[in-house]
Amino acid sequence: MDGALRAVADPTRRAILRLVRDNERPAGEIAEQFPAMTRPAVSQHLRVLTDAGLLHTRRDGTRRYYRTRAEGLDDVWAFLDEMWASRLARLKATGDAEAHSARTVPVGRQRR
Amino acid sequence: MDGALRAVADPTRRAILRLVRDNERPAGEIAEQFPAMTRPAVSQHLRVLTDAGLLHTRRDGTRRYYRTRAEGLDDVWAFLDEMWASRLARLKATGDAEAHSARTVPVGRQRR
DNA sequence: CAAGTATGTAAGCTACTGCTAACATTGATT
DNA sequence: AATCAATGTTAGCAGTAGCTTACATACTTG
Repeated sequence: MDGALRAVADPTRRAILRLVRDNERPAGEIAEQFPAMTRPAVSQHLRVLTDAGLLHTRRDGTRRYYRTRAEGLDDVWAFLDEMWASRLARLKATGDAEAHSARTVPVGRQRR
Repeated sequence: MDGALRAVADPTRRAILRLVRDNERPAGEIAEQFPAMTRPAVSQHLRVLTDAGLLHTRRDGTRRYYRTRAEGLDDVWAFLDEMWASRLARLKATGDAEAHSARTVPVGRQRR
């Protein structure tokens, strides 16, 4: 999970994930979206994201198509759920009906 | 959000969050849980977490009690939701019934 | 008020991260 | 085969993060 969280902590990489979250794109096209930095820089970000399991790659000739791998965020979900669950538990224990911000979500769904 | 994500990207800080997620603890007691590093190091982590809005502090005499502020993770939730929603949309569009890993969660719940 | 206890802060070092510039690789095209 | 096009990789540098040691702050208690 550490890999995924560290990868996602960078704003450029989050932008990349959003960019290819539902449509795959070749590396060059992705790099074009970041005129502020060079292509190799973007390529390195792509590597970090791939290593973290957050990107799927498909090669077609000389092109490399990237697409977001949402399952790569499973551990991050788990961490958040853990935090949230305990908050819920605390609220429940206190009897505090702070329902306006309560997530109406079953706590232990199976993922993975 | 950047602050929260970067804060949470560190394993020590995640451990701290877990440690005080449902019970507040004084700084010293928190530091004791990390024999591998010095007390000031932990104190600095506490500061990062506080600045990111992930910890709540209560002062009582010479003690400083910390407790996790789950709302501080709202932006992280939002980011994950965004990623997940698009994945859901894609699955729906493809008609792919990859239900084993589908989150059975309403997509647009209100938070904040 | 003096001494003690709990904690934060500053300086300085090391290690890592993200960037650029130059080079390497691999597939396509003529 | 030679060249081109798309991409990855390496070396090196500047900036930042996390750690330790030493010091500062602030409340408490004798």
